[in-house]
Amino acid sequence: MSIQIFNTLSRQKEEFIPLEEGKVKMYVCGPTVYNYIHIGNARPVIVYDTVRRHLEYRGYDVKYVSNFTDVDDKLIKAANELGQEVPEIAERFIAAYFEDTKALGCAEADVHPRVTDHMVQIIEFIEALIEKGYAYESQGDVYYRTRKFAGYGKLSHQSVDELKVGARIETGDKKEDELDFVLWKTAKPKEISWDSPWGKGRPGWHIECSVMAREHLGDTIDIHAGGQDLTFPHHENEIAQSEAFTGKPFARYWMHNGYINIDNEKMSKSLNNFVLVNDILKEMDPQVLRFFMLSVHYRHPINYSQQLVEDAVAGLERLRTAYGNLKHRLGTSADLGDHSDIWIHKIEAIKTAFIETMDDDFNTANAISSLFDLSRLSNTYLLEKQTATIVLETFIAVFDELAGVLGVPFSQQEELLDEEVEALMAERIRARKNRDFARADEIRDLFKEKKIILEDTAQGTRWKRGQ
RNA sequence: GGCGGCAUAGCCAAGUGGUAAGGCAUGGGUCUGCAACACCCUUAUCACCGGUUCGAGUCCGGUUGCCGCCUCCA
Repeated sequence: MSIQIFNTLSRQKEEFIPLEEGKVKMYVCGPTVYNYIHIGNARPVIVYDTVRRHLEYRGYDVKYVSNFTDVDDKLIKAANELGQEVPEIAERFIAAYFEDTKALGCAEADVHPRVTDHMVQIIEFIEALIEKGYAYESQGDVYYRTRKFAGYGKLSHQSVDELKVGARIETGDKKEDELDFVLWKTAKPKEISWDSPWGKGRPGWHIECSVMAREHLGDTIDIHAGGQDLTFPHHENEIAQSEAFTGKPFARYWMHNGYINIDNEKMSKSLNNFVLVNDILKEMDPQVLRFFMLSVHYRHPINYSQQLVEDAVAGLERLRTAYGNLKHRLGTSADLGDHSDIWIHKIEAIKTAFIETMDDDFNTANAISSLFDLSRLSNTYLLEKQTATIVLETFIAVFDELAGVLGVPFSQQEELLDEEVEALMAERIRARKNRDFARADEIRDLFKEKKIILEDTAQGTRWKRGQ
């Protein structure tokens, strides 16, 4: 069975066939680095990191590129407000981006291109568009001649004529047509700028992605992804630029993720309800946030609230406990031949279901339920009086494998308790043996204060970190 | 005005023709010295109306409600 991807271009699921067998060229629109990322920014990073993990898990060699917009109006505004230089701010928030996304389990892209490193290519690209008649200079600005590109609107499925009617498009006397969008903006006095054939200025927002995608992945890429709001105009404009330039299809599969709402409202500055990743990670396990995001299909909206996060905590805890209990049992398991095949067969069936649902347009919500199926199965297996090492190891291996695809690993660093705590633990075991339950409970409460949960099982006492 | 999405149990959420996954929460039971973990059981006919079909949450038409894009935006 092949991988299916919902392609915004066709608005349906399509079989994924990469341009080059076994290889995937993937471009994900990255952030404008003028602030810390909020959880809405984090969603695409997590979603497409998971897409990448799954593609790699399925044997593809993925080249993953995600840009930083390190110069634009918002950055200039931020620079003015803070009294700092644009590069200084960009640098700071790029560092913060890496810190936040790493905590969320997102691998770095193979390339993180920055706009300011591609000025030469951007200018060349624009010059070529002018030469081909797709762009024109006007008082230091350069605009794209939108109506000239026949395929305009094919991604967002809008006709240029309809766009013209209701759109709140600024009409400036610099433009030939109100649908035209800017490729190069002339700089205001003292603003950060680069020399160009049209004078000092900086690139428009859309051109950068066309240029950097081509620079690092070639004329045609396999998957281009981003938030739903980028479909129009950003991605539509990228297509217009790139396809006018190369004469080839720009991207074969377009993926767009849904929004995040806060308490059922859109995040917005006016409502002042932005949730910054950097802030919530001070109080929240980053894996919980990732798990929470993946518990909903990527194309659907997610509502974010304290209550829902707490539910996610409970769910993730269930999986972690199952995993931890397997590890604990490993210490007392034996080489039993009996019935092991049956259990292993069941584990494999769950793994297969996981893969199939991920193949089907990256249905992480279903994939997570496979993980719950696996934990129920393992919990049931642990009810056995004697467990086989091979079965436990299979459980653990599959847990690791599947959780790895989702980027929510359960394996913690092997942690040791310090001597004092170990001594108390030993004392409690003796106390229980002597049926001195008062002392045993006292010690258990002591541990609880240290946020260590003790659980007595037929195979001895196990412990885990808890609330 | 144009384009699009959503409406499934108390909450969250899968499910694109064949008698409603999963999680959280609730209640009951088992296990336990007690507890915790866990296990078992328990809770829906899928916004509404009409149609197609042997059969629809799942397709078609309509109604209602909510949301997004068309302007910087993940």
